[in-house]
Amino acid sequence: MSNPENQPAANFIRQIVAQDLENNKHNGEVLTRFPPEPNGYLHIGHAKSICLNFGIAAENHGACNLRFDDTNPEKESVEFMQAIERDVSWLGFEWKELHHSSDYFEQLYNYAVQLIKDGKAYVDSLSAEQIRQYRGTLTEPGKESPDRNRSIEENLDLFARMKTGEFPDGHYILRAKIDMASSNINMRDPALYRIRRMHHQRTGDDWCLYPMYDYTHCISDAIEGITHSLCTLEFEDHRPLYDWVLNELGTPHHPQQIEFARLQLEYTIMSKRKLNQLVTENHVTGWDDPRMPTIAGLRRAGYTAAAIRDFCERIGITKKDSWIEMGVLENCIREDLNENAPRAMAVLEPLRVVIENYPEDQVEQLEVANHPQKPELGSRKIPFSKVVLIEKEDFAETPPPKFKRLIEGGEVRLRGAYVIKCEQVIKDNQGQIIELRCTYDPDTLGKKPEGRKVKGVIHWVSDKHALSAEVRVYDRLFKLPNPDAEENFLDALNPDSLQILTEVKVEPSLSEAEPTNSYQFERIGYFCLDSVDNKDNEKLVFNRTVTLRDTWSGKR
RNA sequence: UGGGCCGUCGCCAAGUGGUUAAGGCACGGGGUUUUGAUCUCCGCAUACCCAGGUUCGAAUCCUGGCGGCCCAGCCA
Repeated sequence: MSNPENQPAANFIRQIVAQDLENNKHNGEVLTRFPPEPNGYLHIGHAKSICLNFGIAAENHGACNLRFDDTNPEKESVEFMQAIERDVSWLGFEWKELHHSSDYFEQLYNYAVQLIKDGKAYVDSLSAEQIRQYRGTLTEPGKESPDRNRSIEENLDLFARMKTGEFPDGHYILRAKIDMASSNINMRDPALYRIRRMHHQRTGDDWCLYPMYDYTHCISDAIEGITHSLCTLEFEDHRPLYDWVLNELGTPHHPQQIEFARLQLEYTIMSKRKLNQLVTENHVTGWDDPRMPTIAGLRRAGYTAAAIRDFCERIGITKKDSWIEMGVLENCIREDLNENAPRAMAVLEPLRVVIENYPEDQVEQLEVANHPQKPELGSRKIPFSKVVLIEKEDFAETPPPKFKRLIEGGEVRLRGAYVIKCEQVIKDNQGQIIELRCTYDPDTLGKKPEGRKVKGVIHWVSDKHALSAEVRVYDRLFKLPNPDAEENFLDALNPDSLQILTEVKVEPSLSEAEPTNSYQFERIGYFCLDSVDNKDNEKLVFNRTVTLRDTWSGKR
């Protein structure tokens, strides 16, 4: 996209990696991983992490693994795993190895046994409620559990029986023995294993004992030989625990966890729980609804992988909480599509124009370039005839200042065709404008009119040749920049986030459009043929990806 | 309030003791244009949260404030 020849911008993680490489810290290797929990679809925030992890690896001749962090089967599913693989691939990245935390359940268990033998973990019979009370508060130290000094033999025995399913859910947990007085609450004997009788999408009913994230993640990283474990800021306080587990276990690899700020985008939300709620409560049509900030939603809206990658590069990587304006994302797709999308003409809200001095049955096939700056994209023929359709808003009875479209008695250029003049306005009984009677200047095809200047250029389609289409005009899903700040984020939903236009007429060449193809509808914006609702090819359905930049409407 | 992290233009973001404090987005203005698009040119932080200090020299180092985010799941 922008400045492809430029060096990628410096950021603190690239610097750390470069330094490690210089010091030969991990034998000069870089192995990262992208570790989503398969409990939802990937969103633009994940794209930031994906681009970072795969990008850092690629820049340093390294590799990146995809790992499903599937330690809590309650919210996870195979559908989500498949969607995640599809989205990462679509973004243009190839993982070196595909893993699941669940692949390591056996090893994880054995490591836990080792921890117990070393006197570093114990089986606790305190209830969840009691554990909370014993944990202390932000300002007060916690109390040690009565079970904390259970003998190693007894811990071993109990832990083995936890595994074989001898105890009910929640009866015991395995805890790390660290420091109940630590100022870091994560170090106050954190839970390592809980008993939960849940069917796991991969291991079935093999286990009733599931490891916690903090225990699983560091070991999984170590097993895979990850060099740099990149995660978001909220895990900063977990790093001491990450390091504690690996140090106690003495694993052959000890990855370095580095935290960066997660993406916050205005006018949307990034919480998987809330995104899931939008889907299940039908506020949107699905995870791939074009208004969703998911990769699948953006893709269906017409965003390209290149534009999303460009966005991730532009926003940078820091440890600072920041809010990115929607305009940054929109600008990325505009830049891509301006460069690559062929142009076409579509009239969203048609107004009939009869050209009185044009021969009744004449049809001209006008040659029009597919891209004004790129002749290599070729051209197409557009039929012109006596009755054409223009955009309602391109005619004004009482024009605002600086209006340069069609007015009564005025002239305007029909893009790629002739200059026409409005002679008469026809209205119905209600006073609604239903038709314009115009004349055309036959001497203005491909040349400027003589003796006068015509400033305006408007798009059009030939009435009898045009194809009918449906256009879905999407707007931001939320009307507030930070829906999460609301008591109920649903209150911030934008009631006008989808407008369905059914009277749309498009030029006939669009009959060849394929699902996902993007076009610039001249003077309006970028649109793509919907990938879901065009299966049968019965009706053309276009999604608006983004408008064109518009310096006019802002001044009106 | 304990701990961790963060504070450079409206929004991002480079900068790591000596630079006129990069760049992008946004914004304002000129030019080109058969898209009010694109493209192009110009403008846009004497200033780096504040206050002291160290230094010939500080956004960068020190001290003290102020402001923001995260942590008390048997979620990740």
